[in-house]
Amino acid sequence: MDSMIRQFYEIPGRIVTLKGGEYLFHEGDHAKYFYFVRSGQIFITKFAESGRVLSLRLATKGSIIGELPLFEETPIYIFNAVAQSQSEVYAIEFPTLHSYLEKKPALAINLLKIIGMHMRKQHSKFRDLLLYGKKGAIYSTLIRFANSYGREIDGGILITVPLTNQELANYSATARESLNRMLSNLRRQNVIDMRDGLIFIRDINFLKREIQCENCGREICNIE
Amino acid sequence: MDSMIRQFYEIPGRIVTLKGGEYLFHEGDHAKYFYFVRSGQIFITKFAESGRVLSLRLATKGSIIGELPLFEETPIYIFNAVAQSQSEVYAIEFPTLHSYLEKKPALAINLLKIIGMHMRKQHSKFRDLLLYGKKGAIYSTLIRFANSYGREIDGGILITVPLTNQELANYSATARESLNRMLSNLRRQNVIDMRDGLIFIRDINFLKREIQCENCGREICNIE
DNA sequence: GGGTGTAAGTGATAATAATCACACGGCTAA
DNA sequence: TTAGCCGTGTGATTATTATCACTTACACCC
Repeated sequence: MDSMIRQFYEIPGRIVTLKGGEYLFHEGDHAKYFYFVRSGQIFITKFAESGRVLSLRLATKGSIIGELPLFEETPIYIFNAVAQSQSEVYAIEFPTLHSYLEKKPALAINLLKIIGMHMRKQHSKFRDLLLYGKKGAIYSTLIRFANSYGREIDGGILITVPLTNQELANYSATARESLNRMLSNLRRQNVIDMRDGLIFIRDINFLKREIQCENCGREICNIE
Repeated sequence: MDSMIRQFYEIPGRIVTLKGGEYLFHEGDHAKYFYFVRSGQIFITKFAESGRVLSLRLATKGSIIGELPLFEETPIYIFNAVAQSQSEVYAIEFPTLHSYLEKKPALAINLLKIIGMHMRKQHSKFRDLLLYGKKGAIYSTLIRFANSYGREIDGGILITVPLTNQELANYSATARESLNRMLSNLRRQNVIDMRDGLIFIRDINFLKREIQCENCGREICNIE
Protein backbone atom coordinates (compact mmCIF):
# COMPACT_ATOMS: atom_id res chain seq x y z
CA MET A 1 0.00 0.00 0.00
CA ASP A 2 2.81 2.33 0.88
CA SER A 3 4.19 2.10 -2.66
CA MET A 4 0.86 3.32 -3.96
CA ILE A 5 1.21 6.45 -1.90
CA ARG A 6 4.67 7.36 -3.08
CA GLN A 7 3.29 8.79 -6.32
CA PHE A 8 1.29 11.38 -4.45
CA TYR A 9 4.47 12.95 -3.11
CA GLU A 10 5.27 14.19 -6.60
CA ILE A 11 2.23 16.42 -6.45
CA PRO A 12 2.75 19.86 -4.95
CA GLY A 13 1.20 20.15 -1.52
CA ARG A 14 2.08 21.04 2.00
CA ILE A 15 2.73 19.21 5.21
CA VAL A 16 0.30 19.79 8.06
CA THR A 17 1.21 18.90 11.62
CA LEU A 18 -1.45 18.00 14.18
CA LYS A 19 -1.28 17.56 17.92
CA GLY A 20 -3.21 14.72 19.53
CA GLY A 21 -6.87 15.68 19.74
CA GLU A 22 -6.58 18.33 17.04
CA TYR A 23 -9.08 18.25 14.17
CA LEU A 24 -7.96 18.14 10.56
CA PHE A 25 -11.52 18.86 9.48
CA HIS A 26 -15.10 18.54 10.70
CA GLU A 27 -18.05 17.04 8.87
CA GLY A 28 -19.90 19.78 7.07
CA ASP A 29 -16.75 21.80 6.40
CA HIS A 30 -16.16 22.96 2.88
CA ALA A 31 -13.67 20.45 1.45
CA LYS A 32 -10.56 21.79 -0.22
CA TYR A 33 -7.85 19.22 0.40
CA PHE A 34 -7.09 15.62 -0.23
CA TYR A 35 -4.74 14.23 2.41
CA PHE A 36 -2.54 11.29 3.06
CA VAL A 37 -0.98 10.44 6.36
CA ARG A 38 2.79 10.68 6.78
CA SER A 39 2.92 9.74 10.45
CA GLY A 40 0.68 9.33 13.47
CA GLN A 41 -2.92 8.17 13.60
CA ILE A 42 -6.11 9.93 12.58
CA PHE A 43 -9.59 8.94 13.76
CA ILE A 44 -12.30 9.18 11.11
CA THR A 45 -15.65 9.66 12.81
CA LYS A 46 -19.22 10.75 12.22
CA PHE A 47 -21.58 12.41 14.69
CA ALA A 48 -25.21 11.48 15.09
CA GLU A 49 -27.79 14.03 16.26
CA SER A 50 -28.37 12.01 19.42
CA GLY A 51 -24.82 12.71 20.51
CA ARG A 52 -23.63 9.26 19.56
CA VAL A 53 -20.39 8.97 17.65
CA LEU A 54 -19.71 6.47 14.90
CA SER A 55 -16.03 5.70 14.34
CA LEU A 56 -15.13 4.47 10.90
CA ARG A 57 -11.39 4.24 10.52
CA LEU A 58 -8.13 4.87 12.29
CA ALA A 59 -5.92 6.10 9.47
CA THR A 60 -2.19 5.64 9.72
CA LYS A 61 0.93 6.14 7.63
CA GLY A 62 0.02 5.62 3.99
CA SER A 63 -3.73 6.05 4.40
CA ILE A 64 -5.60 8.57 2.30
CA ILE A 65 -8.15 10.90 3.87
CA GLY A 66 -10.79 13.21 2.48
CA GLU A 67 -11.00 11.61 -0.94
CA LEU A 68 -14.79 11.31 -0.98
CA PRO A 69 -15.71 14.92 -1.82
CA LEU A 70 -13.01 15.04 -4.52
CA PHE A 71 -15.43 15.01 -7.44
CA GLU A 72 -18.43 16.70 -5.86
CA GLU A 73 -19.67 19.98 -7.27
CA THR A 74 -19.89 21.52 -3.80
CA PRO A 75 -17.33 19.48 -1.92
CA ILE A 76 -18.19 18.98 1.75
CA TYR A 77 -16.45 16.64 4.15
CA ILE A 78 -18.90 14.07 5.41
CA PHE A 79 -16.71 12.85 8.28
CA ASN A 80 -14.54 14.30 11.01
CA ALA A 81 -10.80 13.68 11.04
CA VAL A 82 -9.11 14.08 14.40
CA ALA A 83 -5.57 13.19 15.37
CA GLN A 84 -5.25 10.41 17.95
CA SER A 85 -1.64 11.32 18.62
CA GLN A 86 0.88 13.79 17.16
CA SER A 87 0.49 13.34 13.39
CA GLU A 88 1.66 14.65 10.07
CA VAL A 89 -0.37 14.70 6.89
CA TYR A 90 0.35 15.84 3.36
CA ALA A 91 -2.34 18.13 1.94
CA ILE A 92 -3.03 18.44 -1.78
CA GLU A 93 -5.59 20.92 -3.11
CA PHE A 94 -8.40 19.31 -5.09
CA PRO A 95 -7.75 21.30 -8.31
CA THR A 96 -4.09 20.34 -8.20
CA LEU A 97 -4.95 16.69 -7.75
CA HIS A 98 -7.49 16.91 -10.56
CA SER A 99 -4.95 18.22 -13.00
CA TYR A 100 -2.43 15.55 -12.07
CA LEU A 101 -5.04 12.83 -12.40
CA GLU A 102 -5.84 14.09 -15.89
CA LYS A 103 -2.21 14.14 -16.88
CA LYS A 104 -1.06 10.90 -15.25
CA PRO A 105 -3.25 7.89 -15.88
CA ALA A 106 -1.01 5.79 -13.62
CA LEU A 107 -1.93 8.06 -10.75
CA ALA A 108 -5.62 7.77 -11.47
CA ILE A 109 -5.31 4.01 -11.65
CA ASN A 110 -3.49 4.00 -8.35
CA LEU A 111 -6.22 6.02 -6.74
CA LEU A 112 -8.76 3.64 -8.25
CA LYS A 113 -6.94 0.74 -6.66
CA ILE A 114 -6.88 2.41 -3.27
CA ILE A 115 -10.53 3.40 -3.36
CA GLY A 116 -11.46 -0.04 -4.63
CA MET A 117 -9.68 -1.48 -1.63
CA HIS A 118 -11.64 0.82 0.66
CA MET A 119 -14.81 -0.38 -0.96
CA ARG A 120 -13.91 -3.96 -0.20
CA LYS A 121 -13.06 -3.14 3.39
CA GLN A 122 -16.39 -1.45 3.73
CA HIS A 123 -18.22 -4.43 2.29
CA SER A 124 -16.52 -6.88 4.57
CA LYS A 125 -17.36 -4.73 7.60
CA PHE A 126 -20.93 -4.50 6.40
CA ARG A 127 -21.15 -8.26 6.24
CA ASP A 128 -19.71 -8.76 9.73
CA LEU A 129 -22.14 -6.28 11.18
CA LEU A 130 -25.25 -7.31 9.38
CA LEU A 131 -24.87 -11.04 9.68
CA TYR A 132 -23.52 -11.39 13.20
CA GLY A 133 -25.03 -8.50 15.13
CA LYS A 134 -23.10 -6.69 17.81
CA LYS A 135 -20.89 -9.70 18.41
CA GLY A 136 -19.91 -9.51 14.74
CA ALA A 137 -19.30 -5.80 15.02
CA ILE A 138 -17.11 -6.08 18.08
CA TYR A 139 -15.12 -9.17 17.14
CA SER A 140 -14.60 -7.77 13.65
CA THR A 141 -13.36 -4.49 15.12
CA LEU A 142 -10.88 -6.32 17.34
CA ILE A 143 -9.60 -8.38 14.42
CA ARG A 144 -9.21 -5.27 12.28
CA PHE A 145 -7.30 -3.42 15.00
CA ALA A 146 -5.10 -6.48 15.44
CA ASN A 147 -4.36 -6.52 11.71
CA SER A 148 -3.58 -2.81 11.60
CA TYR A 149 -1.92 -2.16 14.92
CA GLY A 150 -1.14 -5.58 16.37
CA ARG A 151 2.29 -6.65 17.51
CA GLU A 152 2.85 -10.39 17.87
CA ILE A 153 4.24 -11.30 21.28
CA ASP A 154 3.98 -14.31 23.61
CA GLY A 155 1.92 -16.24 21.13
CA GLY A 156 -0.73 -13.54 21.03
CA ILE A 157 -1.32 -10.12 19.51
CA LEU A 158 -1.03 -6.86 21.41
CA ILE A 159 -3.08 -3.98 20.01
CA THR A 160 -0.61 -1.14 20.36
CA VAL A 161 -3.18 1.66 20.23
CA PRO A 162 -4.73 2.68 23.55
CA LEU A 163 -8.50 2.52 23.23
CA THR A 164 -11.16 3.25 25.81
CA ASN A 165 -14.27 1.12 25.99
CA GLN A 166 -16.21 4.06 24.65
CA GLU A 167 -13.93 4.41 21.64
CA LEU A 168 -14.18 0.72 20.84
CA ALA A 169 -17.95 0.91 21.25
CA ASN A 170 -18.03 3.76 18.72
CA TYR A 171 -16.37 1.53 16.14
CA SER A 172 -19.03 -1.10 16.51
CA ALA A 173 -22.01 1.19 17.10
CA THR A 174 -22.60 -0.52 20.41
CA ALA A 175 -23.50 0.82 23.84
CA ARG A 176 -20.43 1.16 26.04
CA GLU A 177 -21.94 -1.15 28.64
CA SER A 178 -22.69 -3.84 26.06
CA LEU A 179 -19.17 -3.67 24.73
CA ASN A 180 -17.80 -3.82 28.26
CA ARG A 181 -19.78 -6.97 28.99
CA MET A 182 -18.61 -8.60 25.77
CA LEU A 183 -14.98 -7.86 26.61
CA SER A 184 -15.49 -9.17 30.14
CA ASN A 185 -16.83 -12.41 28.71
CA LEU A 186 -13.91 -12.72 26.33
CA ARG A 187 -11.56 -12.17 29.24
CA ARG A 188 -13.32 -14.85 31.26
CA GLN A 189 -12.95 -17.21 28.30
CA ASN A 190 -9.24 -16.40 28.11
CA VAL A 191 -9.62 -15.06 24.58
CA ILE A 192 -8.33 -11.61 25.43
CA ASP A 193 -6.48 -9.92 28.27
CA MET A 194 -5.39 -6.44 29.29
CA ARG A 195 -1.73 -5.42 29.41
CA ASP A 196 -0.95 -1.90 30.60
CA GLY A 197 -4.27 -0.66 29.34
CA LEU A 198 -3.81 -2.25 25.92
CA ILE A 199 -5.81 -5.17 24.59
CA PHE A 200 -3.89 -8.41 24.22
CA ILE A 201 -5.56 -11.00 22.03
CA ARG A 202 -4.63 -14.53 23.09
CA ASP A 203 -6.80 -16.43 20.65
CA ILE A 204 -7.65 -14.46 17.55
CA ASN A 205 -8.88 -17.61 15.86
CA PHE A 206 -11.69 -17.82 18.38
CA LEU A 207 -12.85 -14.40 17.23
CA LYS A 208 -12.48 -15.35 13.58
CA ARG A 209 -14.39 -18.59 13.98
CA GLU A 210 -17.28 -16.93 15.76
CA ILE A 211 -17.93 -14.53 12.91
CA GLN A 212 -17.18 -17.04 10.17
CA CYS A 213 -14.26 -14.94 9.04
CA GLU A 214 -13.63 -15.36 5.34
CA ASN A 215 -9.93 -14.73 5.88
CA CYS A 216 -9.94 -11.99 3.34
CA GLY A 217 -6.39 -10.89 4.16
CA ARG A 218 -4.86 -8.00 6.01
CA GLU A 219 -5.12 -5.73 2.99
CA ILE A 220 -8.90 -5.83 3.35
CA CYS A 221 -9.56 -6.76 6.96
CA ASN A 222 -8.16 -3.70 8.69
CA ILE A 223 -9.28 -0.46 10.21
CA GLU A 224 -7.18 1.94 8.11
CA MET B 1 -24.91 8.98 -14.21
CA ASP B 2 -25.89 7.72 -17.62
CA SER B 3 -23.52 10.16 -19.29
CA MET B 4 -20.70 8.66 -17.29
CA ILE B 5 -21.43 5.27 -18.78
CA ARG B 6 -21.44 6.41 -22.39
CA GLN B 7 -17.66 6.37 -22.48
CA PHE B 8 -17.53 2.67 -21.73
CA TYR B 9 -19.33 1.91 -24.98
CA GLU B 10 -16.22 2.94 -26.90
CA ILE B 11 -14.39 0.01 -25.37
CA PRO B 12 -14.63 -3.27 -27.25
CA GLY B 13 -16.86 -5.74 -25.46
CA ARG B 14 -19.86 -7.88 -26.04
CA ILE B 15 -23.49 -7.81 -25.13
CA VAL B 16 -24.78 -10.57 -22.85
CA THR B 17 -28.48 -11.30 -22.57
CA LEU B 18 -29.96 -12.79 -19.42
CA LYS B 19 -33.38 -14.25 -18.68
CA GLY B 20 -35.04 -13.50 -15.36
CA GLY B 21 -33.46 -15.65 -12.66
CA GLU B 22 -30.33 -16.32 -14.69
CA TYR B 23 -26.97 -15.72 -13.02
CA LEU B 24 -24.38 -13.44 -14.57
CA PHE B 25 -21.83 -14.74 -12.07
CA HIS B 26 -21.61 -16.37 -8.64
CA GLU B 27 -19.48 -15.32 -5.72
CA GLY B 28 -16.25 -17.27 -5.78
CA ASP B 29 -16.15 -17.41 -9.59
CA HIS B 30 -12.96 -16.36 -11.27
CA ALA B 31 -13.60 -12.78 -12.41
CA LYS B 32 -12.88 -11.89 -16.04
CA TYR B 33 -15.36 -9.22 -16.97
CA PHE B 34 -16.42 -5.78 -15.95
CA TYR B 35 -20.06 -5.15 -16.81
CA PHE B 36 -22.51 -2.37 -17.11
CA VAL B 37 -26.22 -2.77 -17.46
CA ARG B 38 -27.94 -1.82 -20.72
CA SER B 39 -31.45 -2.86 -19.73
CA GLY B 40 -33.31 -4.82 -17.08
CA GLN B 41 -32.46 -5.26 -13.42
CA ILE B 42 -29.73 -7.27 -11.75
CA PHE B 43 -29.77 -8.31 -8.09
CA ILE B 44 -26.40 -8.17 -6.35
CA THR B 45 -26.40 -10.59 -3.44
CA LYS B 46 -24.14 -12.42 -1.03
CA PHE B 47 -24.76 -15.81 0.58
CA ALA B 48 -24.07 -16.56 4.22
CA GLU B 49 -23.17 -20.10 5.38
CA SER B 50 -26.37 -20.26 7.42
CA GLY B 51 -28.42 -20.08 4.24
CA ARG B 52 -29.25 -16.44 4.77
CA VAL B 53 -28.97 -14.11 1.81
CA LEU B 54 -27.79 -10.54 1.97
CA SER B 55 -28.98 -8.34 -0.89
CA LEU B 56 -26.85 -5.34 -1.67
CA ARG B 57 -28.02 -3.65 -4.81
CA LEU B 58 -30.55 -3.86 -7.59
CA ALA B 59 -28.55 -2.64 -10.57
CA THR B 60 -30.35 -1.07 -13.49
CA LYS B 61 -29.59 0.71 -16.76
CA GLY B 62 -26.33 2.59 -16.35
CA SER B 63 -25.09 0.70 -13.29
CA ILE B 64 -21.69 -0.92 -13.31
CA ILE B 65 -21.20 -4.45 -11.99
CA GLY B 66 -18.17 -6.54 -11.14
CA GLU B 67 -15.77 -3.66 -10.76
CA LEU B 68 -14.39 -4.73 -7.39
CA PRO B 69 -12.04 -7.50 -8.53
CA LEU B 70 -10.71 -5.30 -11.35
CA PHE B 71 -7.32 -4.70 -9.81
CA GLU B 72 -6.94 -7.89 -7.80
CA GLU B 73 -4.05 -10.23 -8.59
CA THR B 74 -6.37 -13.24 -8.57
CA PRO B 75 -9.69 -11.65 -9.41
CA ILE B 76 -12.66 -13.36 -7.79
CA TYR B 77 -16.22 -12.09 -7.70
CA ILE B 78 -17.29 -11.57 -4.13
CA PHE B 79 -20.99 -11.24 -4.88
CA ASN B 80 -23.63 -12.95 -6.97
CA ALA B 81 -25.29 -11.16 -9.85
CA VAL B 82 -28.64 -12.54 -10.92
CA ALA B 83 -31.16 -11.05 -13.32
CA GLN B 84 -34.45 -10.02 -11.78
CA SER B 85 -36.07 -9.80 -15.18
CA GLN B 86 -34.90 -10.11 -18.79
CA SER B 87 -31.71 -8.03 -18.90
CA GLU B 88 -28.86 -7.00 -21.14
CA VAL B 89 -25.36 -6.19 -19.98
CA TYR B 90 -22.23 -5.07 -21.77
CA ALA B 91 -19.16 -7.14 -20.86
CA ILE B 92 -15.62 -5.78 -21.07
CA GLU B 93 -12.63 -8.00 -20.34
CA PHE B 94 -10.45 -6.76 -17.50
CA PRO B 95 -7.24 -6.50 -19.60
CA THR B 96 -9.09 -4.49 -22.22
CA LEU B 97 -10.45 -2.12 -19.61
CA HIS B 98 -7.01 -1.82 -18.05
CA SER B 99 -5.42 -0.74 -21.30
CA TYR B 100 -8.14 1.82 -21.97
CA LEU B 101 -7.83 3.21 -18.46
CA GLU B 102 -4.11 3.65 -19.01
CA LYS B 103 -4.63 5.42 -22.30
CA LYS B 104 -7.61 7.57 -21.40
CA PRO B 105 -7.33 9.50 -18.16
CA ALA B 106 -10.86 10.85 -18.63
CA LEU B 107 -12.14 7.29 -18.49
CA ALA B 108 -10.20 6.56 -15.31
CA ILE B 109 -11.53 9.73 -13.74
CA ASN B 110 -15.03 8.76 -14.73
CA LEU B 111 -14.63 5.39 -13.11
CA LEU B 112 -13.23 7.10 -10.03
CA LYS B 113 -16.33 9.27 -9.88
CA ILE B 114 -18.62 6.28 -10.17
CA ILE B 115 -16.80 4.24 -7.56
CA GLY B 116 -16.59 7.27 -5.28
CA MET B 117 -20.35 7.55 -5.57
CA HIS B 118 -20.73 3.90 -4.66
CA MET B 119 -18.57 4.50 -1.64
CA ARG B 120 -20.82 7.31 -0.50
CA LYS B 121 -23.93 5.18 -1.01
CA GLN B 122 -22.35 2.47 1.04
CA HIS B 123 -21.49 4.89 3.83
CA SER B 124 -24.97 6.31 3.98
CA LYS B 125 -26.44 2.82 4.16
CA PHE B 126 -23.98 1.95 6.88
CA ARG B 127 -25.10 4.93 8.89
CA ASP B 128 -28.80 4.13 8.51
CA LEU B 129 -28.23 0.58 9.61
CA LEU B 130 -25.88 1.19 12.47
CA LEU B 131 -27.59 4.13 14.04
CA TYR B 132 -31.24 3.16 13.68
CA GLY B 133 -31.27 -0.61 13.92
CA LYS B 134 -33.67 -2.67 11.85
CA LYS B 135 -36.07 0.21 11.53
CA GLY B 136 -33.26 2.18 9.95
CA ALA B 137 -32.41 -0.69 7.67
CA ILE B 138 -35.96 -1.19 6.47
CA TYR B 139 -37.02 2.45 6.11
CA SER B 140 -33.74 3.21 4.37
CA THR B 141 -34.30 0.32 1.97
CA LEU B 142 -37.80 1.57 1.15
CA ILE B 143 -36.53 5.10 0.53
CA ARG B 144 -33.75 3.81 -1.71
CA PHE B 145 -36.13 1.68 -3.75
CA ALA B 146 -38.44 4.67 -4.05
CA ASN B 147 -35.58 6.80 -5.32
CA SER B 148 -34.44 4.19 -7.82
CA TYR B 149 -37.69 2.61 -8.97
CA GLY B 150 -40.42 4.89 -7.72
CA ARG B 151 -43.11 6.38 -9.93
CA GLU B 152 -44.96 9.36 -8.51
CA ILE B 153 -48.72 8.90 -8.64
CA ASP B 154 -51.67 10.06 -6.55
CA GLY B 155 -49.45 12.11 -4.29
CA GLY B 156 -47.38 9.08 -3.34
CA ILE B 157 -44.66 6.89 -4.78
CA LEU B 158 -45.22 3.46 -6.29
CA ILE B 159 -42.22 1.14 -6.20
CA THR B 160 -42.44 -0.43 -9.62
CA VAL B 161 -40.36 -3.51 -8.82
CA PRO B 162 -42.22 -6.49 -7.40
CA LEU B 163 -40.57 -7.54 -4.15
CA THR B 164 -41.53 -10.33 -1.78
CA ASN B 165 -41.24 -9.80 1.96
CA GLN B 166 -38.29 -12.17 1.94
CA GLU B 167 -36.48 -10.16 -0.73
CA LEU B 168 -37.01 -6.92 1.15
CA ALA B 169 -35.84 -8.60 4.34
CA ASN B 170 -32.65 -9.65 2.56
CA TYR B 171 -31.88 -6.03 1.76
CA SER B 172 -32.13 -5.06 5.39
CA ALA B 173 -30.66 -8.22 6.93
CA THR B 174 -33.87 -8.69 8.86
CA ALA B 175 -35.99 -11.75 9.59
CA ARG B 176 -38.91 -12.02 7.20
CA GLU B 177 -41.36 -11.97 10.12
CA SER B 178 -39.84 -8.83 11.60
CA LEU B 179 -40.00 -7.08 8.26
CA ASN B 180 -43.57 -8.19 7.79
CA ARG B 181 -44.56 -6.74 11.17
CA MET B 182 -42.85 -3.45 10.37
CA LEU B 183 -44.67 -3.18 7.06
CA SER B 184 -47.97 -4.04 8.76
CA ASN B 185 -47.38 -1.22 11.23
CA LEU B 186 -46.56 1.21 8.45
CA ARG B 187 -49.76 0.18 6.70
CA ARG B 188 -51.76 0.70 9.87
CA GLN B 189 -50.22 4.17 10.19
CA ASN B 190 -51.18 4.90 6.57
CA VAL B 191 -47.56 5.43 5.61
CA ILE B 192 -47.57 2.70 2.98
CA ASP B 193 -50.07 0.62 1.09
CA MET B 194 -50.13 -2.27 -1.35
CA ARG B 195 -51.24 -1.87 -4.95
CA ASP B 196 -51.33 -4.99 -7.13
CA GLY B 197 -48.52 -6.52 -5.12
CA LEU B 198 -46.37 -3.40 -5.35
CA ILE B 199 -45.50 -1.12 -2.46
CA PHE B 200 -47.08 2.30 -2.59
CA ILE B 201 -45.49 4.87 -0.29
CA ARG B 202 -48.00 7.47 0.82
CA ASP B 203 -45.77 9.42 3.17
CA ILE B 204 -42.10 9.09 2.37
CA ASN B 205 -41.33 12.01 4.66
CA PHE B 206 -42.46 9.94 7.62
CA LEU B 207 -39.82 7.36 6.74
CA LYS B 208 -37.19 10.04 6.22
CA ARG B 209 -37.96 11.76 9.51
CA GLU B 210 -37.79 8.54 11.49
CA ILE B 211 -34.25 7.79 10.37
CA GLN B 212 -33.09 11.41 10.50
CA CYS B 213 -32.48 11.32 6.77
CA GLU B 214 -29.73 13.70 5.79
CA ASN B 215 -31.39 14.26 2.41
CA CYS B 216 -28.24 13.31 0.62
CA GLY B 217 -29.93 13.30 -2.78
CA ARG B 218 -31.04 10.62 -5.20
CA GLU B 219 -27.55 10.23 -6.60
CA ILE B 220 -26.46 8.79 -3.26
CA CYS B 221 -29.60 7.51 -1.61
CA ASN B 222 -30.52 4.73 -4.00
CA ILE B 223 -30.25 1.00 -4.37
CA GLU B 224 -28.39 0.87 -7.70
C1' DG C 1 -4.23 13.64 51.83
C1' DG C 2 -8.50 14.82 50.03
C1' DG C 3 -11.05 16.29 46.12
C1' DT C 4 -12.12 15.86 41.37
C1' DG C 5 -12.71 13.79 37.07
C1' DT C 6 -12.80 10.06 34.02
C1' DA C 7 -13.12 5.27 32.81
C1' DA C 8 -14.46 0.53 34.04
C1' DG C 9 -17.61 -2.69 35.76
C1' DT C 10 -22.20 -4.54 36.96
C1' DG C 11 -27.16 -5.39 38.36
C1' DA C 12 -31.93 -4.60 37.06
C1' DT C 13 -35.09 -3.57 33.69
C1' DA C 14 -36.91 -2.28 29.24
C1' DA C 15 -36.84 -2.36 24.33
C1' DT C 16 -35.86 -4.66 20.12
C1' DA C 17 -35.55 -8.42 17.10
C1' DA C 18 -35.26 -13.45 16.07
C1' DT C 19 -37.25 -17.85 16.26
C1' DC C 20 -40.78 -21.28 16.27
C1' DA C 21 -45.23 -22.70 15.11
C1' DC C 22 -49.03 -22.50 12.63
C1' DA C 23 -53.30 -20.50 10.03
C1' DC C 24 -54.87 -18.56 5.84
C1' DG C 25 -55.39 -17.28 0.97
C1' DG C 26 -54.30 -17.57 -3.82
C1' DC C 27 -52.48 -19.99 -7.53
C1' DT C 28 -51.47 -23.95 -10.32
C1' DA C 29 -51.05 -28.47 -12.06
C1' DA C 30 -52.78 -33.14 -11.94
C1' DT D 1 -62.01 -30.41 -7.83
C1' DT D 2 -58.41 -30.97 -4.88
C1' DA D 3 -53.74 -31.31 -3.23
C1' DG D 4 -49.58 -28.90 -2.94
C1' DC D 5 -46.87 -24.86 -2.90
C1' DC D 6 -45.69 -20.34 -1.86
C1' DG D 7 -46.10 -16.12 0.21
C1' DT D 8 -48.32 -13.56 3.93
C1' DG D 9 -49.82 -12.68 8.56
C1' DT D 10 -49.62 -13.32 13.55
C1' DG D 11 -49.22 -15.17 18.43
C1' DA D 12 -46.02 -16.85 21.87
C1' DT D 13 -41.55 -17.24 23.42
C1' DT D 14 -36.68 -16.51 23.62
C1' DA D 15 -32.47 -14.05 22.70
C1' DT D 16 -30.07 -9.93 22.14
C1' DT D 17 -29.03 -5.28 23.10
C1' DA D 18 -29.83 -0.71 25.21
C1' DT D 19 -30.74 2.04 29.08
C1' DC D 20 -30.61 3.54 33.78
C1' DA D 21 -28.48 3.76 38.06
C1' DC D 22 -24.91 2.98 40.65
C1' DT D 23 -20.19 1.38 42.64
C1' DT D 24 -15.42 0.96 42.19
C1' DA D 25 -10.76 2.03 40.55
C1' DC D 26 -7.29 4.99 39.30
C1' DA D 27 -4.81 9.16 37.94
C1' DC D 28 -4.02 13.94 38.70
C1' DC D 29 -3.88 18.24 40.97
C1' DC D 30 -3.87 21.51 44.69
